[in-house]
Amino acid sequence: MTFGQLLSSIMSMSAFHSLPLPLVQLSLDAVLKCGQSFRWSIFSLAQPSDASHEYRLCLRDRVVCLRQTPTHLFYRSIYPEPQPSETQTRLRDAETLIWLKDYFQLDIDLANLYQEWGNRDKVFLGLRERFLGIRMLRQDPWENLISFICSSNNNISRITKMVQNLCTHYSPALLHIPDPSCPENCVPYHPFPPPSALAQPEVSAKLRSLGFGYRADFIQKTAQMLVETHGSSSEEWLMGLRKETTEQAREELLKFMGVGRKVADCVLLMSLDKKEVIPVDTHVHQIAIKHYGLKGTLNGKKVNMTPKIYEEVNTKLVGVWGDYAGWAHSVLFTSDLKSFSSYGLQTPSPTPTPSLSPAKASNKRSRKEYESIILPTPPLTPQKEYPSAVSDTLLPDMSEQSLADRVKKRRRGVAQT
DNA sequence: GTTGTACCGGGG
DNA sequence: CCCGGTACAA
Repeated sequence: MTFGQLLSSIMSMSAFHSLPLPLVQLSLDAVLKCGQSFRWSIFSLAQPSDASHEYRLCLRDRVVCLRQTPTHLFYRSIYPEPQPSETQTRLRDAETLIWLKDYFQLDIDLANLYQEWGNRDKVFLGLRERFLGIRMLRQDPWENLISFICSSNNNISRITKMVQNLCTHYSPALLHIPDPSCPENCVPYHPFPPPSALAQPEVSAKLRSLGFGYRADFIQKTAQMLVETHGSSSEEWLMGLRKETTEQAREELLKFMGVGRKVADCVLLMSLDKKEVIPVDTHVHQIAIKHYGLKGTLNGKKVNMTPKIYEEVNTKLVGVWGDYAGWAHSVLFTSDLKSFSSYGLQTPSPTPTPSLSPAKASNKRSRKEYESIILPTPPLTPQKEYPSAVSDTLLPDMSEQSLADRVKKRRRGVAQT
């Protein structure tokens, strides 16, 4: 590369802070693309640097940019005009760090969990070295809820497009930033829209025209329901479900239109701290059948997912993995994704006895995703240490509100007793 | 409480 | 014809 390219590479990295973090603790490439969050944009870095990609997410008042090397996580924030003062910037960068540690739940030692799951489960044991660093994100409940209402009967790539459409059409751009792999064009960054923006009745028709299908009505109705019952503190109210028990929180989520057991469980696991919850979709069901001895057929016919089967799968897998079962499920789920299929959960059933083959066919010389070019002169040497306190709330911090009156909107569960 | 079916749109 | 489901009516 030319000196100019090297220089620009260095300059572009100069705004990054760093955090020591081994890949066994976090793999951005896996975690940000495995269908937990649908809003991170990814850029290939044209200039060779020791990170191959940059990920970006618009978060309220800033855009967070991430890069990763085998030993460090690099992060920086970009703020809209007017640029904050130097001291103000320092303060807000500190907020970003707190957010990062919260979002990636870095106080949880993933290596420990992998060890535990490997001890409990031979299937996991054969998989873990090829799928390092897959952890549960701690997402915003509102965004998570709407994203997973979109997920019904759907695939990751379309869900991603739909979520992006929600942002571009219902939330003004916070700022524009050049594409790192093509600095000529600027990319707009939109925060996720608030409930009030999606609650208007006309939203549903527009979403239909944007290709949301029947999910258009679910989204508008859910937003409306939320705003009608909790007004401007809707997001805080959802956040408050973190303090409820799994059963209480699930009961609340199931009231929303378009939210069934599976979607509710996704939200419980991914944004409401219910680490033991396993959302059972058809994928997970198949995994349970292939690898954990659940019955896949009845009288020669494929069994359909019913509440009963759902519970069976759930009970079985929680029994196998323990109290972080939801986290473990995410590793298995990711390994089974088509996009990771070249080295994922094989189904080599030629196993004589199910569940008794000590992962041996797993030497498929897996090329690492995060395999990267090593730059002769590292653009940036990891710097200073960082504060260790991890806040349990998000950026501007949302105060807890009680709101004893839970207006029972009624729906499921009304007709009986 | 269970079971069956329509549903919007994209992809194989 | 399949799909990372849910609402609604038997």
